[in-house]
Amino acid sequence: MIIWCQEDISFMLQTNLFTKTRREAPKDETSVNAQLLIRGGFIHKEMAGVYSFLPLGFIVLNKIINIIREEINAIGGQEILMSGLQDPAIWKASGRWDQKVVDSWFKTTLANGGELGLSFTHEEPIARIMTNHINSYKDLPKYVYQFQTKFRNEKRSQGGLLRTREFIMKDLYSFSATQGELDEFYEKARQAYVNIFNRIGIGDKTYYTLASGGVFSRYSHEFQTVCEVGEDEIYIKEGALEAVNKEIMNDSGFDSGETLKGFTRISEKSVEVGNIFKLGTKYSEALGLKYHDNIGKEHHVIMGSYGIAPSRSMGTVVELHHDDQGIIWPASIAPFKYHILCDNNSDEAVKQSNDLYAKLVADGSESLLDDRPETLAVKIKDADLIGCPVRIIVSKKSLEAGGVEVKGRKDSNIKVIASENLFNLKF
RNA sequence: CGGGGAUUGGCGCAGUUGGUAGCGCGCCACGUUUGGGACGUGGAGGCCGUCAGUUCGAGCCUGACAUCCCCGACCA
Repeated sequence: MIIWCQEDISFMLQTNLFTKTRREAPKDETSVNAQLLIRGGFIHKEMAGVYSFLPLGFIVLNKIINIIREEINAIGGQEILMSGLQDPAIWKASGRWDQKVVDSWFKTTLANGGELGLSFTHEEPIARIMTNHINSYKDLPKYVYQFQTKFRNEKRSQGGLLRTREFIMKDLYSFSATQGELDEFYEKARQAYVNIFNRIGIGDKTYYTLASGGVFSRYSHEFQTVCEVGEDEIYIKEGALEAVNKEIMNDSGFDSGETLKGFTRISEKSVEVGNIFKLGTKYSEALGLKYHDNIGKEHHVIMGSYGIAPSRSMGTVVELHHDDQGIIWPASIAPFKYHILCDNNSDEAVKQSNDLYAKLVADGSESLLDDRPETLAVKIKDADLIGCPVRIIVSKKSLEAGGVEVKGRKDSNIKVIASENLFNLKF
């Protein structure tokens, strides 16, 4: 199992990058995110609902992961890595091993014939782990999370990275002594999620959404990003990033008259990018996770669970941030900040672009130098497709005009500046 | 899981009434080009998803299976 920590990659020569862009997307991809990510060389499709991450894609994925990591650490999360192979015994204890209860398990067998599960989610494993480490109210609260591959046997995968059979999930679990403690952390987690979605560039379209709690609880909250290709439908509150999921509108116990006050009757398609649950004591009861209070009385630990799929979030970002030329990465998660395009027909441009690249590298500015022996036209097309925030062209023409040509990916205006002034520009 | 569509070089596609496969992109070589995916010439690359039939002969006909896509259902 991979540990999701990548050394920061801050610079690269494009001649060293093994991936190639392509003009046309494979015909079996219809979603914008998969088409652009494959054309740009970010991901490779292995089979339906299964993607590998190539260098550019892995850099972006890790940037998203690192943003999540920072925000979860900031609210007290401790990172761990649980196993991908799972023991059926604990799932039988909670009642979730049965195919009739959870029908999207990938299960396999041991050489001796015993059964195993492939990591589906981790409430049961973490609850069991914590039985060895939580005994007293003094041990609470605790917050534990991981980035891990999840396998789900979806009947139909679709939407590129939006619904896959194998994906990377950040799952956070909280362990509290009291409901009040859980409520307090739930609110902190909510704020952390808001920060995360703001930082990766989808915050303004992401709604805190009341949703079904499934088997966990009556209700939960989802973070739903409004997006055409979304599978969910939500009703939005005017002037606020709050919504109600359509799935609970028909819930017989749902008081639509009261709770829906202020929510529009018009639904929007949306992608679920995060979900937070108050689990209560369901899993601590099943796995025997208990603590003693200050008078020695035994109680079940109160749990919460909080998920974000970085890979799905990456797909959602592309759905929201692209034009007909390619991806427009938010600066926070772009593979590189500067994409320097060198005009190989001019020896002076080659020299100057190498100098500029060296300066940016020394400065710690993330830079990709397109040093391939291609025409500028090709490089410009590829730069638009790959979508780094700032494009810098060093050519005979730009040098004659007094320096290098600078253009923001999402801007239409182009400036020519002396390359030493680049550091003064804000993007 | 129901319904529909598809499967032919790395990618996108064509392939007539059955006669042993072609185009564009990409790739290699040379030359000319050089600011929004250039052009010419010459090359390399394919058991036509799999298996089984029909036939003298199957990319093409028949059957089964697999995979992929879409619509729907489902999505702790």
